[in-house]
Order: sequence, then structure tokens, then C-alpha cells
Amino acid sequence: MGHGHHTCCNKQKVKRGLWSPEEDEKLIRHITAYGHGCWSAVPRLAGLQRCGKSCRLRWINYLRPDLKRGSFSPQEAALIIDLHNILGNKWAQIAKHLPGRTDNEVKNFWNSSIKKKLMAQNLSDMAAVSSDLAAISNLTNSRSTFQGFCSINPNSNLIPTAQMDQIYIPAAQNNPPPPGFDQVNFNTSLLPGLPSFPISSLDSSAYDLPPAWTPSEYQQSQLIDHQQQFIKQEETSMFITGGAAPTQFSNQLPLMGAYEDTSVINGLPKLSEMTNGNHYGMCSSSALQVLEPVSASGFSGFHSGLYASDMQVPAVSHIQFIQSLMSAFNSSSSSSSSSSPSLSMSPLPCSGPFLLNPNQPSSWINP
DNA sequence: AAATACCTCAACCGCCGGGAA
DNA sequence: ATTCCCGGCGGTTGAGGTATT
Repeated sequence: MGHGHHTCCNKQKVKRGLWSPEEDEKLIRHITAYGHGCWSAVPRLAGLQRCGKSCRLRWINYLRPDLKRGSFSPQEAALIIDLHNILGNKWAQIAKHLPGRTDNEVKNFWNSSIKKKLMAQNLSDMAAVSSDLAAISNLTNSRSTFQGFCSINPNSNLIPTAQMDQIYIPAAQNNPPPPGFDQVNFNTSLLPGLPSFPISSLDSSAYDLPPAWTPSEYQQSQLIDHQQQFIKQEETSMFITGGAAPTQFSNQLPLMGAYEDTSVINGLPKLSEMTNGNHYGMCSSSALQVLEPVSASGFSGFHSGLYASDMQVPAVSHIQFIQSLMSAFNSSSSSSSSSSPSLSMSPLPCSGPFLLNPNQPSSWINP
């Protein structure tokens, strides 16, 4: 634990370190009865020898009743990876899209689990990466084109804050988006340090998925003009199609729906329930895109009348990759879902919009 | 069985931005 | 305009647990 002092703790002697059950009880009772209000006043009102920040952190990360404890599911891992590709280490932003998960939890999960696994996964790709990059560097305008086609953005600093919440799920779709939208999801193995999704694992045919979207002739010509042929062939195979119109996700809404096998996830809202009918561009499959909000009516290429009820088709291949990743490197994991070789997802411990916190005292549940 | 290495994650630190005084 | 307070966030630490030797 740290040894310094919060500025808010200088005025009084405060306890540090792990919280005792008695302290938890006090904090829970106080917030349940009165809400937290001003956090700096909570310790005094609750009778705790803690600073306000510590109380806030304890509540948010551990005592909140809507927290989902336990291992991350492969769907959650997949979503975290995708969101991290876009947002970087914006853990709070990422956590907003994972119901019941905290930024601290996501951050810990990333640092202790995903990052190492992805790095190990990428090690084997590095030799190929160097040669591929050399080939790309010889292309005319290769750099700008590369960036234009790359739907992932590992550098969160490049994303305006105002766009941080404008996240769009990897929507399955029948119709290609209009020209001008980044459609090709570049092979992330070409980007050192970024997760690589093996093309072989993205073959949807093995899982009875609808046929993958293929670019229009126009788009193909654009691709040929600007990209190496090998890039086009690989990336067009990465589209996973579920037959739905693109769907906008509004700010703060959880994205898990697109990653869940909804036959086992009843507590999470369906995508169609989370949208208001404004649907517009979403393109890539393995990475979410950050797009400027645009009026739905401004896109003639989209069918605004379609809703996302059929968007429940998960990115199966994507999740399968995550599962294989987790099972391959996570033999010590206690997560039953991550070790499942099949695509049937283990049900999350979720029976409603909020999950009981197994750590909360029974007295809190029945005060 | 004991020692060591490794891993997880709760909690803290320090910084930042927003708002009030 | 400046200062102060507060909430929020990302980075980091280290205690405790687990796996390995």
C-alpha cells in the first residue's frame, strides 16, 4: 500500500489499508440511508476514520450493489480488447460499457491478464510483422492510406474527448456503408503491440454464420488502388455479417449486448432496447469505430427503419478467438467460461439489471 | 514440507478539470 | 483572475494467495 497522504487526509488521522467488515458495514449503512452526498463528509457522518476518497473508492469498487463480481467472461474480454484498441487506457470509459464492472477491475484485468496474453500472442507474429511493414512502407501514400483504413486507434490522445463516448459496436450488416467510411479492418497483426486476430479464426463458415459481407466493386477497386492485394484479401474476410442495419450506441450504454449469446444473458438489455431508432454508420468487425455523430437521415446508404433485434448475432469468431486466447494462456484461471472450448457461453451470474454483490453483508440485503 | 516465484487485485498516490468562493 | 475544494481518473504499489521447484 502507499505511504503518502491525500491532501484531504492531512487534517485528520485516518486509517489506511484494507477495510474491515465493520467499516464496510458503517459505510454501507450510511450510504444506503442517506446517499453519499459530499464524499468528504461521509467519513464523519458514517463514523469512519477514513478519508472521503477512500470511502468513495471503497463504495465504487467494492460495495456498490450493482457490481458484478467474479471472472470476466470471454465476451467481456473481447469487448475490453476492442474498446482498448480505440480508447487506450481510458479505463473509466471502457468500464462504462461493461455493466457491473469498475474501471479498477477492468484495468486490473487488462494488466494482469489480457496484456500478457496478447503480448505472448503477438510475439509469434513479430517476424511476419517486420516483413509486412517493410512491404507497406514501399507503397505510395502507404502511411496515410494505412491509417485511413485502420479502424483501431491505440493512441487515445488522438481521439477528441468529445468523441470518447461515441462508440459504435461492430455491427453486423447486410449493406456496405457508403464510400468514404473506413470499411476495411486492417490486420492488426501488422501493428506491433496491438492484438492480432488470426484470420483463420475468423472464418464464419465453421459456425453457421451468415455469409460475410464482401465489398462492392467500387470499394474493391478503391482497395486495390490503395492497398496491397494481400491486405484486401485478408481484411475483407474479417467481416462478420448478421443481417442488421448499423446501429448507433448512445453514450453510456453498455455494449455487451453485441458480444453476448443472448440465450443465456437475460439481464442485459438488447441492443434494440437501448437505441432510439437512429441508426447509422458502423463498419468494422473486430474493432469498434469512433465516428462523429451524424444525422441518420444524412446517410442514404443505411436503412434507418431497421432495428437491431437481429444484431444479437455475436461476433462469434471474435469471441472464439478470445476464448482460445484465454484458454491457451489461462490454464490457472478459475473462470469456467473462459475455458470452455465451445461457443456456448456460460451464463453470467446475472438474473436482472443489477447483480447482488456477494461481498455485501446480509444485513445490507435485508436491512 | 518448505522456500521461492509468480499472480491477483484492493487500495493508495498524484494529477487534473470543473465549479464555487 | 485567482484560489480552494472536490470528484474523478490512470498509474502504481504491495499484501495475500497460489503455483512451482
